[in-house]
Amino acid sequence: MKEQIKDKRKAILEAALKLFTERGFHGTSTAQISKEANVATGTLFNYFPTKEDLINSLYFEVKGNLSHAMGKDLEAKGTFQDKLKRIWSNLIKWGVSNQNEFLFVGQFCSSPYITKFTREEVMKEYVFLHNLVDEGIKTGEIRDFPADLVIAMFYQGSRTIVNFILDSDSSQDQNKVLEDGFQIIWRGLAKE
Amino acid sequence: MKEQIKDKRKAILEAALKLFTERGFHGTSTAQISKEANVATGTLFNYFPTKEDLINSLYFEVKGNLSHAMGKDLEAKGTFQDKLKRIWSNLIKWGVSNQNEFLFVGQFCSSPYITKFTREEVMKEYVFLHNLVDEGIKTGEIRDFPADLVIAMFYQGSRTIVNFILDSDSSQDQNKVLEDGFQIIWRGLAKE
DNA sequence: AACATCACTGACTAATCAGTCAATTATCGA
DNA sequence: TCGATAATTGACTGATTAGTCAGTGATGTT
Repeated sequence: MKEQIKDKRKAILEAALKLFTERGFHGTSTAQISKEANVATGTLFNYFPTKEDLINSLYFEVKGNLSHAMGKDLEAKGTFQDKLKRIWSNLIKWGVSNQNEFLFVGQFCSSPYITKFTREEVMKEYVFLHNLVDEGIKTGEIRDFPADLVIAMFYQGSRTIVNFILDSDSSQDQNKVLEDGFQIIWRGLAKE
Repeated sequence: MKEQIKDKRKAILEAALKLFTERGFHGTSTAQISKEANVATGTLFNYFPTKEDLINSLYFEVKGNLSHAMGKDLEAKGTFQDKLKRIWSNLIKWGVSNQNEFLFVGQFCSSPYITKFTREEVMKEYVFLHNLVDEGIKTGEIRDFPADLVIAMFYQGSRTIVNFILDSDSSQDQNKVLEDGFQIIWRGLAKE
């Protein structure tokens, strides 16, 4: 028979993602993950020497997806506001259509797993956002706040919008909420 | 000997709060909590029939503290902006000086423990904020956004500021950050 | 002092945990 | 086709888990 590509590792990560968002890190046993992934318990430990290792691997993987999605379609042309809006939109659309990943990041970041160091380290991965904000402050398009503060408000603002959408009845217009949210953040940050 | 007031229940809740923020919910065993509280394991289960019960009790207790702190010094006089600023300031100062409670709420809210229903239920507890925002929208002082969205952005914005302060070197001026944050949110929400 | 009440104790249990490893199976070059 | 290597398996282990319960000791009332 034609073998499906052997990707037990991926299956394990996917199972873990699903169960972690449903039951938390410690609430999910390695046995449950293995079962969900249709894999023996031993196989899990071939790929990830410890459970903690699995959690961290998953986190870095998901963060990679997130920061990749964030920078999509960020061509050079367009006003500063356009570019910021593009990132805003990218973040929110990624969160809405990758619900488990989105929730997992939130869970991980407010859990004791993550140290201040790790959090800062990962923030540095958001190159697009960092560069753009620095530029915006330099050119005076963003008012004179600490860059870190601007980034935090922007990033957490987009998370708030995703959560808002996920909690809403699906009847709500997601695009309207995305726009409203950006209006709030943009007017809050922009000069004028 | 003069007996200290017997308050094993309180001791248990305090121990749980400390350990939960250090090690997470599932990462903390009932045995560890009992030990930290200088209490027998059986005693814990006298007060809280299950571990989950303990977690929920702690959550409601802490939430009570938070919403009480939020409404402090909210006398009738003062402009609309003053009142909103008062709440903003109350939230942030509570978070900064009650770090464990603050982190616990964050952890709980992004954990699978909390259901959408519970989250909405608890949001309704924020009477002050709800009333004020409704009023501000009615009088036109806040632009025409859905009230829930305004509340979410405001509340999460204040959390972002607390996290920012907690992660900063203590050299940073906390009041400056609190002010900057309010500027961002206020300009984002206010008409004109 | 005698009794009743009840918060409290901690040894105990059945279940479950992360992680191991000897045995089995799949893969692939020659 | 054969042998070597690597991937996979699941029964197993010692440690730990949430929760139990028979018993102890402190308290208050008469």
